[in-house]
Amino acid sequence: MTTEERRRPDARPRAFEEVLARIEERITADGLTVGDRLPGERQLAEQLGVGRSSVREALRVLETLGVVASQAGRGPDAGAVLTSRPGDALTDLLRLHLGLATLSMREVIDTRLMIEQWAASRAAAAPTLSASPLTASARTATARMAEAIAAMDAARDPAEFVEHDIAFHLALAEAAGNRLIVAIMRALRDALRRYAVDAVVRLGDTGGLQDDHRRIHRAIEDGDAGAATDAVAEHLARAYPESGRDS
Amino acid sequence: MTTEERRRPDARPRAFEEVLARIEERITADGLTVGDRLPGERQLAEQLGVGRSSVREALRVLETLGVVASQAGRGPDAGAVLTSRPGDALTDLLRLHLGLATLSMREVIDTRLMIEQWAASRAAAAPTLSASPLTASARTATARMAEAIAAMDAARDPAEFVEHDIAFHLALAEAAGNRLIVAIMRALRDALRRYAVDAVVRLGDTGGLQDDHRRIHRAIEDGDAGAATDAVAEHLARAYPESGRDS
DNA sequence: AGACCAAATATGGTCAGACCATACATCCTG
DNA sequence: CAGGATGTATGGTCTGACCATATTTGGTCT
Repeated sequence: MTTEERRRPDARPRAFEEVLARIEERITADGLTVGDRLPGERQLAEQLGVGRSSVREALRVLETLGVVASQAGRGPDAGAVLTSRPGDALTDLLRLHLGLATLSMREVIDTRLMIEQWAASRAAAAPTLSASPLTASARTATARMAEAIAAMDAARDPAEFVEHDIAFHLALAEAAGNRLIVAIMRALRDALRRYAVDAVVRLGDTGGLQDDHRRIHRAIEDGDAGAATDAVAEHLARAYPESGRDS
Repeated sequence: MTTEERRRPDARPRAFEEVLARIEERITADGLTVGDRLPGERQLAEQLGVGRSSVREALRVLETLGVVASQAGRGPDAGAVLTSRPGDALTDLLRLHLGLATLSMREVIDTRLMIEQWAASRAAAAPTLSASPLTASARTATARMAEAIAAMDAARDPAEFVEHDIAFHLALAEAAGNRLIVAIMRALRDALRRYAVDAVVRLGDTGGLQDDHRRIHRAIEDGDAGAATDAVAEHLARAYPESGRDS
């Protein structure tokens, strides 16, 4: 009973929720997309018959979810513009829930292992020459992986190394051609940034990690999904030795 | 250049962002956790030297991220209480970005395939007898899988079948013992609900799906990770034939 | 003493209006 | 025609008021 629903499932919806629903309705109905503008706050308030503060709360929610960005002033770029930043929302989500101890670092790391292996396999298997709309970005993604490896070689301290390491693994996710995975990956790496620096410091030598990175990159360029998966598995076992499949 | 940063990276932070930072600070510093209460809106506004509307916008953000829930009235359960509903936030995130065409159904389905396979393997490999804090819930999770199978047998229409199918696969994710995965899984299935109903209607016969469900359940109870992974792969290939590894 | 009902109160929800900050639009001037 | 001064639309913020809700408090009747 103490773990009862704390929400009001039948309660009258709040004004800002109504606004939210109406805006979402308008997005799908009118086929609005990234770059399109929403009416001004005052205008929306009048149209929907609510106060401006309710409109603002709804817009704040949409901003939190990475769907709109607001800009003051005047002109075509001012006002609430539809955007697409799902990664920012996920990053905030993870950071707050980690702070609340709702999620453990272990769970985040395990999730990263899952995504990373999948992405490597998928990137290797991706048809590099097909007419897929993601092909172009997939090709530059592998190039970015190589650049990140070079930057890691030149890194002078663990923090810098990790920065480029994140870029490498993000490019790997992008190479798999799934934006949802990329967004999740970005959030995970942001949450794990400090943790990763500690891991690099603990390891001391980054040579093994770099060997892994090169193996992963080569396997993907060769289109060898099996080799890519194996390389990633070994890489992550090296970076997070305690987080293996059998605890 | 048109894809320039639309944010103001150096701009003076808005009042509600300051409030957000302070609340987050307090959560981590004071070690607040789920169930603890935040000060009232008026009190917070006075403490932080901002207007109540700014406090409210910050609380709206936290509510969106599934970190607080507000309740009017008086007494111990009133006010802004720390909660943990990361799944709701993810569900909203997916729904809105699917509506914006930022994410495609294909990307969501592929992500589901990844999670499902991982969860099945993990659930089977989970040490059912260890002292892990997740063991208890893992055991009830497999029981809930069996219940969901029975409920699907009794379902009279595709929508009802899918409802219990979602419960089955959610229990599967829970059996893997990772709350982040569960939250993601819940959001994915919510987003795919309509799509899944269509798939069931298209299939006509749910016998094959149920055979798969039983195989998955048995493999997990037997602790056979390989069999669990294979069963899930075949199950998903049956449900989403067009979303295989090689497009 | 107990039960029950009414008033007080604390809390979120909402609105209206005012004012500030920002940044483009417009117009006036040289 | 160039350039600055002014206008204006937009988000950002505060204040104060009032409403809705739910508990707490206290009084009253039995």
